[in-house]
Amino acid sequence: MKTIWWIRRDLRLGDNLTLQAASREAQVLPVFILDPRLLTGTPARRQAFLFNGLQTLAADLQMRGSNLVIRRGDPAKILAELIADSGAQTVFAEEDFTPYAVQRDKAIAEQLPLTLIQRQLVHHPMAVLKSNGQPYTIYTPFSKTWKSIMPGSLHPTPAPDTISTIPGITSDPIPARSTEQLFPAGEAEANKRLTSFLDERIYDYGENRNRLDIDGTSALSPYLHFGMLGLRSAVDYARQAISVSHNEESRKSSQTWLNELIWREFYIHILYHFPHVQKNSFRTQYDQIQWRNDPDEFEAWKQGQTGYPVVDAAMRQMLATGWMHNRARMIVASFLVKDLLIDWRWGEHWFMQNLLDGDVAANNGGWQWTAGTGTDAAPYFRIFNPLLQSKKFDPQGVYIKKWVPELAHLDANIIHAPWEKNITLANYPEPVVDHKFARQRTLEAYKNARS
DNA sequence: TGAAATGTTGGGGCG
DNA sequence: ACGCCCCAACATTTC
Repeated sequence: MKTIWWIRRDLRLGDNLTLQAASREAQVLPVFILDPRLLTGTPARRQAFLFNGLQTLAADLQMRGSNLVIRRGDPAKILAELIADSGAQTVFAEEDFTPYAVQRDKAIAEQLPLTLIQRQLVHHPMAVLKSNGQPYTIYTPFSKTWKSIMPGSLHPTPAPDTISTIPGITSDPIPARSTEQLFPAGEAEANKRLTSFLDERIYDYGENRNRLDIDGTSALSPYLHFGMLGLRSAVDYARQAISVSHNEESRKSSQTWLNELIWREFYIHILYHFPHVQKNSFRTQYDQIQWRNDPDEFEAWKQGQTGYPVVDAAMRQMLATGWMHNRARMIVASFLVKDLLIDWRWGEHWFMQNLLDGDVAANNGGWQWTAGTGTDAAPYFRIFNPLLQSKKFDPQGVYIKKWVPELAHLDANIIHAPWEKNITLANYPEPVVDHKFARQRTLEAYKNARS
């Protein structure tokens, strides 16, 4: 018996039922296909993270007597070739739920013996439905049902000791790319970070996760996106943390982290059930908003030159590291959409071009949430005040000073809004817009769209 | 997982 | 002692 393990977004050996299924009583050929249709939309930085992840996966496989085969091209064509060359009878793959993946796999399954295994999520999108058979569109009832049907244990399995491989299949080289300083790729690194987070920080997550000046989040998103860490493992550990918590606060913190993982799954389900959100507002009336879309203001936002210190700090953090704190994502997204009145899709695209974790579902869900165009109760009038957010979540200006060095010499009572104290700086811009004015303008634009 | 506008209450300064 | 004003603190409504 010979099988192919088609790796897509499960770059790991542990907690991998697809690999287990493929290698059960079989010689298995691990394959990753560089699909030009996906790669052209993937910026160099995220490609590098992926390639480095493939490099470590190849090494992990080699240690177990196996080897990774890389091929570039159309998946259907390459799989057909590999089946012919190797004599494999079946292709196993972890099911993926983006519109592109669903369509691709459906077409391939019509021609080739493809078996999809649902282990990316805790629940398949078709398994969490309302009593009328329709998908949930509001997070809280979704999460209630999601939790109530969660199995007692998710049984994450360790990586197999050995993997028997089909010999003699040639591989393209893995494209070499420089390594991210702050986010080294790979399963071992992901597990190391998870362990460190579970050791202590998870128990203060509820309070610290919103703080821009504290490493309170897990920062696991790039690893979760590529499956270097399985979401199911993360959920299982979250549940363990909840059960071993000794006080109410640490229990609530662990639950909050679990809820964040459920948000991730929620948005994957939403995109699966409502693929139109990829191009349009979930709430169609908001497709009528008259965006200003000023190109100069968009450029200032992208480069972290808006004159709002907390916004600029966040945008520069992303440029410098390929990652942005989640609270900061909400602040800059609100600023782009509600203060500059620029189409949320522009921001969504810039995030996809710059984030290592750039994930169609989570990113789209987050942007539509902020824009108030999305699924959950995110009313159009929920407009962040960047100064209040800044003072609340970075009280001493530590985050600002780190990413906007021009302001590093300013006191905490000045740094959030230097212009209010009539401080002008030679190398830092004046605010691109007045928040109070912009707020009114946006309320008006949204009101017009609804009428 | 919002913030501004508006309303209410109560303490303190002061005539 | 009392009424008036101011305003902070908190609550509610509105966008």
